[in-house]
Amino acid sequence: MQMKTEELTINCGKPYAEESSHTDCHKVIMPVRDALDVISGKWKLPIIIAVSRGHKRFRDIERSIPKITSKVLSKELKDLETHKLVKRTVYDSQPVSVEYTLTPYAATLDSVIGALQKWGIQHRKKILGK
Amino acid sequence: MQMKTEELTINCGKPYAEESSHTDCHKVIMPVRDALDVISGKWKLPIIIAVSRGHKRFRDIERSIPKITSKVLSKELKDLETHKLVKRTVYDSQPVSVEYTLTPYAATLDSVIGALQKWGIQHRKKILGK
DNA sequence: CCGCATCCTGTAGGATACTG
DNA sequence: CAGTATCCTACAGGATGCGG
Repeated sequence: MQMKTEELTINCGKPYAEESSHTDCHKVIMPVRDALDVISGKWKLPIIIAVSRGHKRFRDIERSIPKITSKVLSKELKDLETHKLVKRTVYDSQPVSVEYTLTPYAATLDSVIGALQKWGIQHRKKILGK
Repeated sequence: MQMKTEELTINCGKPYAEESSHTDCHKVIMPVRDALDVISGKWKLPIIIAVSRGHKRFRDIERSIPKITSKVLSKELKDLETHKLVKRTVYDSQPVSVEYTLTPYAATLDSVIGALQKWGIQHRKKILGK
């Protein structure tokens, strides 16, 4: 995310003329959008999974994800790094090599991904008819 | 989602030469992308929340969500309807009125939204520094 | 009131080529 | 090997106006 300050809210007035603050809508929408910004997009999950499975080198990750381009991989890895999900380590060997690994913090995503996965599985059944 | 059949996988070979199937990557990525397709996008959550709070009529929903346009609202409501999250009821009054309500099924999203919200809250603290 | 038809823009992501 | 630099396309979403 770029920590958007953009206005995006709804008028939360309940139909029964109860007073209810605008802010509790934000309290749902804003964090959810923050989270979605981090993990949505075409390549975030594939990259996270690839790295979690032990692909550390740039070329290694690139080859393990069909059809990704180096430009996109580069950009996404930077994004994941700024969100502290991926750690980039440069080794001063000849030639210089770089390793990407998941941070321990990345594990906190497990429950989120798990929830999405679980819902996605049952939803596909629901929509396509079981 | 449009139940994409598009190929998007990764080479799941582990670094230790263990045999591991391609398919278990799909088993994570595909459902997660299905779920994300349903709830991501700029307006899905605001609409779901607006409807859940009792805004039933088209104009009512539209007015409750600042800056949304009728075209976008119309399209998003259709999407939510095809995913069985929203029910559209037409009343043969004069003039014809239409009501949108959440389906009971929509409640199954609560755990997903809850997980995203929870993670989003702590992540914002983590990134911006608490 | 409840939308749809047009037209337009901004941005994620793709193709291709090139550097240290 | 580990990326950048350009250029380009596709599609989500916005602006405006009209129709039943």
